[in-house]
Amino acid sequence: MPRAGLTPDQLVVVAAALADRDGLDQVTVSAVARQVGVKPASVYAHLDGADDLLRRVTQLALREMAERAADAMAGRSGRDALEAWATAFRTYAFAHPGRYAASHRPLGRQDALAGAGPRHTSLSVAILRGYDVPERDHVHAVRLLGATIHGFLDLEAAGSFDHSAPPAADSWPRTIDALDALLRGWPS
Amino acid sequence: MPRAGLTPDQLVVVAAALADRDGLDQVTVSAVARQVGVKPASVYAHLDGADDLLRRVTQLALREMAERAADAMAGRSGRDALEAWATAFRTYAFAHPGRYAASHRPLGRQDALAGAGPRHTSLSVAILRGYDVPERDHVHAVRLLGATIHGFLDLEAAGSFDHSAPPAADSWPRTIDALDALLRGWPS
DNA sequence: CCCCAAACCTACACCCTGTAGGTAGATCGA
DNA sequence: TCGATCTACCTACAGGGTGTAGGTTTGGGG
Repeated sequence: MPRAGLTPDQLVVVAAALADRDGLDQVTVSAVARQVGVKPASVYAHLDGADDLLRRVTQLALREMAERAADAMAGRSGRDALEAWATAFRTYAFAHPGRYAASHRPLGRQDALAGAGPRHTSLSVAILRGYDVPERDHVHAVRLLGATIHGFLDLEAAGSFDHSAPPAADSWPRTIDALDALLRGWPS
Repeated sequence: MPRAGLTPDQLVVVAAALADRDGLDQVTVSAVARQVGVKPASVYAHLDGADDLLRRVTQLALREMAERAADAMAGRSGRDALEAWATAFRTYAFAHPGRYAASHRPLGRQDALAGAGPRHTSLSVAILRGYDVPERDHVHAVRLLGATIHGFLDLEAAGSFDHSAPPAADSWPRTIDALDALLRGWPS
């Protein structure tokens, strides 16, 4: 019997691909084992079970999203930066629905602080540099941006916008417009 | 052996209570059966399995939320209506975290149109009556309101705001302020 | 009073999680 | 080159969830 030569990272990538293809709830130790041609028990030598597997997929997704947002925002400011940031998430959510869903899973304090969380915060703060939002309101503005974009993509993915016209995609630029207008005229 | 006298609705209420107490992922046919003192197989006589159970919990949550939002908004308009509407959801999300989580689950077209979905739409539209948002932008404004509130509550529940000061609760009125300002100066 | 439909049961097959303990392949020192 | 050892992967199993098939009890209507 040849050895598969598994590593935790490789298993996580397989799990992420599985999430995108079949849905996050199909990501199981058994499914990953099947995918790499190994018995489920073997996977436990590399990962601490199903929770660990999903946590790692969450961290992978957060890392990838921070990276793409940062790339998209490079050299932009103001509305351009806002749009690039938001659209990077939307593009990612469409291309990788399972990973995107995984990115919503709660993480423990340790994992959150050690992972890409802080990077996401600083990207959001960077957007505010193009607007006149007072320093003490930065947290609130960052939370508002995150809430609106996350909420939109989550509802869009859940199909909540599918039962009214026009298509959800038409509301996307309007949502960016609204956030831009809001940041320009931030209520003090 | 006495009969439990199960009904689908009763089982769904038990499932909803279980969701609030133990988390949505603990809502299983087996757990509900245990809760009402019956064998799992018996539950299948009243429900079409786990998916049906969860779908019904989703519908229950959506109905309850529409009802509470409507009650809270009665007799209010403008910013008052907006705040009452949003806060009704937040209060519900805190009081019934499992039900609230269930309310995010995607529904099929049939279920969505037959359930409380349309009622939620008309409540959101009612908020816009207090503002000068042109009719053709109503859909976009409704989607924006829904996205922001849903996103905020979802991130708050996931603990995404727990790792920065101040507490998430401090950002809540600021979020309402922002939405109010946005609707007042809606960008055309 | 009896009968029968519904309510609930047992038993089973199947899948996923996770542990215990065994086997085989790679690697390193002599 | 040959063993010793490490470890990657295995089999076997316990436990719990889903869902079906088919049996038994209960209680209300004729």
